[in-house]
Amino acid sequence: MRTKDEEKIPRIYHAAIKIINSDGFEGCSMSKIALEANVSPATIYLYFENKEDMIKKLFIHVKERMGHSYFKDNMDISVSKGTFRSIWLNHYQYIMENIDEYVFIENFSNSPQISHIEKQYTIDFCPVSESLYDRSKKAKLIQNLDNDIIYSLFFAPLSYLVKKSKANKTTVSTNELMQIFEASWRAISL
Amino acid sequence: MRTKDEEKIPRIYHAAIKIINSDGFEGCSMSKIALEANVSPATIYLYFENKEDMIKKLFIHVKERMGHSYFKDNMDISVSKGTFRSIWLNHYQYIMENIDEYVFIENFSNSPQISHIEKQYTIDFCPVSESLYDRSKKAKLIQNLDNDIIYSLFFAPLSYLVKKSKANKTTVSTNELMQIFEASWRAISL
Amino acid sequence: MRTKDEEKIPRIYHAAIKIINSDGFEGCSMSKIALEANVSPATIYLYFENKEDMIKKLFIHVKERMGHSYFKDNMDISVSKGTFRSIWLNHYQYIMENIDEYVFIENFSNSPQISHIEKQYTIDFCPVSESLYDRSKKAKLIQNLDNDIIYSLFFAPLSYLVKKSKANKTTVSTNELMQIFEASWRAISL
Amino acid sequence: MRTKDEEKIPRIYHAAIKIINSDGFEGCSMSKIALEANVSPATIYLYFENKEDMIKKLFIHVKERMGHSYFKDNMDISVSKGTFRSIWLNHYQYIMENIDEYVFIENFSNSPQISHIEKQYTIDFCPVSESLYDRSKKAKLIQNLDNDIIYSLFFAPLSYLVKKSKANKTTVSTNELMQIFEASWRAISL
DNA sequence: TATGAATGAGCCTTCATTCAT
DNA sequence: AATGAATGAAGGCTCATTCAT
Repeated sequence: MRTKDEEKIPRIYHAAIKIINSDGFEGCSMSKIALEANVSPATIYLYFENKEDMIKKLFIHVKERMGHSYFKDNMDISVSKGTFRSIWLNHYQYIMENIDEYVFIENFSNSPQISHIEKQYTIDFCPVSESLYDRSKKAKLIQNLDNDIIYSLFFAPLSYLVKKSKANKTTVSTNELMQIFEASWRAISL
Repeated sequence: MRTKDEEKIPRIYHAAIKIINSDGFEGCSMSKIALEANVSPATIYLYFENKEDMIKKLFIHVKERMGHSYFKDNMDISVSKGTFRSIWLNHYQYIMENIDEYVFIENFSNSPQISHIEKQYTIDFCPVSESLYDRSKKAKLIQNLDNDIIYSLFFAPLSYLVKKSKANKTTVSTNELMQIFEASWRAISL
Repeated sequence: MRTKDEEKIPRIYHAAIKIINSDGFEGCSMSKIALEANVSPATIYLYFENKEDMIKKLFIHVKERMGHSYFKDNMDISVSKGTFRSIWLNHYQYIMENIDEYVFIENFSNSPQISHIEKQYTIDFCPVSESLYDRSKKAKLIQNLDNDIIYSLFFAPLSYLVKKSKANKTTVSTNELMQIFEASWRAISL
Repeated sequence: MRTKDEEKIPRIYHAAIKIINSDGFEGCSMSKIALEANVSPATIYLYFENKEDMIKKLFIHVKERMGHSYFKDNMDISVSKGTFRSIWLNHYQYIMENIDEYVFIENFSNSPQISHIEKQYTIDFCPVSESLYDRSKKAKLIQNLDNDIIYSLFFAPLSYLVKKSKANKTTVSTNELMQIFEASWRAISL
């Protein structure tokens, strides 16, 4: 018998994101995805229970990828402004390179369907970050604020600006990027 | 007696928002909207070209409402931290009270359909703010940054946190709110 | 606005029976019915909730027609062999002329889907017959047997033979018909 | 060790009947049958050309089983009322014990797919019966009627009543059973 | 031989939109 | 202007069947 081709799942994921971001969530049909992924519509149902299941798993998958994006292997995560700058820039790079995934996550996070996905998959949760925030607060490097607040102050402006520049097809200069970082850092640092 | 025509458009808008936020964008069909608005599906087509046109006009309509939310009538818009605090809190109040509209706008802003809507309707444009930012920069009250950057640093964290708290059905305490404001202010102030 | 065309329902019923009897229950799809009835598939859903609902209502409709077939208007229903012969021949005529309906009813009656249709619609119930049977038993015209048994002895052979002759494309001669009637009558008469 | 091949066909037949009678003809898919029979869907196609072929062969198979049911080994088939009573009761027993098979046969006999199956497989053909009928007519034990008519008068009421009682989940008492037999016998006897 | 993977065709149903009053 | 009836196209999904091992 034919062996199951697990490589199909990434292909399906990739196709789904591509369709969602070009045609919108509305225009994203199973047949379009199948066509783009070069499989039969029926094949998708070998790997996923139904459309909702597929989207949910795609969401979780992409979420995990994003979670890893803040930190690179062997990265120094000492309690210092430099570390914060690194993760901030890593995140910037991730958004730039994966804007489709990123927009998908953001929109999907706000949709009613997401409500019953487990807590640990909500948009920004990341164990390494959490620990870094906690240690930095203890070391008086950053303000003693709730982690969610820290996260929002530090990353939300960046996220907003990248999306906007992508939408307008403009670019963020290195100079501006550093201005934004410094301002974000001012918001959370002590 | 026939109901007056112009009255129908708000009814349709209101119905659309209601359906979108209860059933999601997916579940929002013209007939559902018609039912909710108490008109015939065919009637909607007297006022709008098609569904896309209707959604687009709804978007613009809601956008304008939001644009006005930053400022209240007869409000003092002197160049001062207090003014910034007021518009920040006004915006907070608007999001809280109109979370459905707000989420609709945010999601829709990232959708491909909206891309060709004119600049003046993008999410954050607001003539009064623009002028306030410019005057504040000149007065050395805030950093000399691009207005978009100012806007993102000042409002994006707030927006993020309110959406998150709504999604998790938690609330933001007054204390936290002031912490967020102070941090956001640190980011942009000189 | 366009007025609802109730004449569409008979057309749909007729088409459904035709398809079922030519292509079998399996081959009976909503689109085929729509095509045959000269309406859009969507139109069927204006008159019926879904396929099951349509089939169920068709069943009940046809059942009622058949129930009326035993008796003709102004028919003499005195307690006599002649009356029994008349209803027996009426039923024969009905089956001959409506073999499709009849086969549909029989097959559907044996299907698991039918189980939850109300008792009064089961295959042979007919108030006029019931009363005739009771009076005839009291008058010692026929055997004192349960009405179901009377019904089966009197009609089941006829039904079987007509179906068989239709299937084999043969015909039942008048002579044979009277033989069958006399034999059926022997079974139930006293 | 591979299971022996011929063993698979009965397993498939058995599974098919089981599925048909629990889920209806509609719900009977090849994969369900395969699952129930503990084989792969593809395996069924080693033994049958396609679904229709399989159903047709199943029909013939079950038909033959039923044909044998009228007579038991070493049974006396003298020309007598007793013999008729025995085969009548054998048939009753068969229907009771194999109601699923029986209903399947009856419904399928009326289906368009079956029409071109050879004469010898139609519902009631049975060489032993045929000869019994012929001899009994010659001996003036029963009426000189066509064998099909004899068959219908003698068995159709029984069949009808058993199916009905099964559908209604009621039972036929021994007393009623004998009443039905006597009446059926009256219909055909001289 | 036997299998699980894979598929295109087709099913039921809904939707945005138009028709006819 | 306003409507409910009507519809073709498309959506999600399943199925009988074939493929490749």
